[in-house]
Amino acid sequence: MARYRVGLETRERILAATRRLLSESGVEGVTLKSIIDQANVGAGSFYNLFGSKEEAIFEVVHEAIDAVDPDPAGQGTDSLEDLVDAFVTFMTDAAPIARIYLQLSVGRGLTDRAIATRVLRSHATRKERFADAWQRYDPNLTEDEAHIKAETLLAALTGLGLNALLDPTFDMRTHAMALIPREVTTA
Amino acid sequence: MARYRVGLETRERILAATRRLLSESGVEGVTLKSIIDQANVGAGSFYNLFGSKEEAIFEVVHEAIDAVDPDPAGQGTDSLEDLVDAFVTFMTDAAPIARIYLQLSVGRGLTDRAIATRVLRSHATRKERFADAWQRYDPNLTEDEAHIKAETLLAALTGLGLNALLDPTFDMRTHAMALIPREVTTA
DNA sequence: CTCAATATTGAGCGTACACTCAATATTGGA
DNA sequence: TCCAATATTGAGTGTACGCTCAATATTGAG
Repeated sequence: MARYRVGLETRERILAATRRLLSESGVEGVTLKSIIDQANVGAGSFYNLFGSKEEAIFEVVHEAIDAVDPDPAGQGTDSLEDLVDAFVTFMTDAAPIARIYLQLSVGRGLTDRAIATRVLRSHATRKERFADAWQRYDPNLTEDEAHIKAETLLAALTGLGLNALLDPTFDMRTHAMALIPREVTTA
Repeated sequence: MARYRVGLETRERILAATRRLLSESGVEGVTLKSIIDQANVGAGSFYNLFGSKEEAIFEVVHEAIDAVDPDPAGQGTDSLEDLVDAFVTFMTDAAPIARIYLQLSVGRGLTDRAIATRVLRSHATRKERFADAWQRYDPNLTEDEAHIKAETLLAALTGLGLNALLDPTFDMRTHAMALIPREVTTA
């Protein structure tokens, strides 16, 4: 829709405003008025660039779901520690996006199948990554064992992340690192 | 407010309707109309019994937060397995309430300090219970170690519970039980 | 510089929402 | 049985919402 430079800039201002509001007020708390006020834009301008309020929210929301993936560039070489570290960093440093991700996957995912499916898909990818890392960590593990361990580790990380977002004084990194076994059972 | 039998019954019908709608549509998806339609009650009747829509929702919501506490009767005698088992049962058997609890603690807790505080308080109580059980399980643990282990276990359970609600085919019990160490290090 | 394409504005529209109230019916203690 | 207290109804109110549109301004390729 946007072809001129000013249009693209306005689009970015709107998305930035939406991002900020989503993390502060939650998906249902964001109104069109709050977005266009925050972005300093008229209602008509908004609808020149987006088809609906939902469209802008979905754009930010999908960006949040994708952002959880720790180090998308790394391909099968990350250690367990790297992956856990990336997850913790995402939760603590990218708190606004992490908030959106959790609100979404839980708040909406539980009542909206489309969102649930999308969340589960990105979750499955992440699980594979963790399972691979776990097998590299301990080659004795069967594939099944590695998957169960990966699933459990990810669940724990999600739970700890939730804690961290609810309670800013919570030391997520220490707890998260305690999840990784200290000695490797070498064959 | 309600003094006569019919009034008390209507109150119960309204709360039942609210409970069901909350688990299906989420906190923000519940409208006054949906409640009074589901409860078969006029709007005026609703306001004769509740001060506001929020009041009815809060009543159900607090009931949900309290319900997570596994076996509130047991006092310092439950084993780790008992506690984990109770948590899993809550998540799988009481799915509607569990849905409300998670939606709330995450969806709302992240943007509403009052809810966050309440959730964290009930979480702290639960953590104590798990830490005690862990020290009974392995007397070698220091109090600090037990607390960290309790926190991590609870986080993992929460994460697994989320999985279970998002994906009905997920076998939560197996994953949850795998979190409990199989051998006790006796002194 | 010209001008068609794009961008911006804000008053206003329809709708759905939470909530009120005056009229009427029901309850249950005395 | 009587009747004050309580319960029920639903049309109606004000408000906030997402969104439209006609008028006007700005952009940038040729």
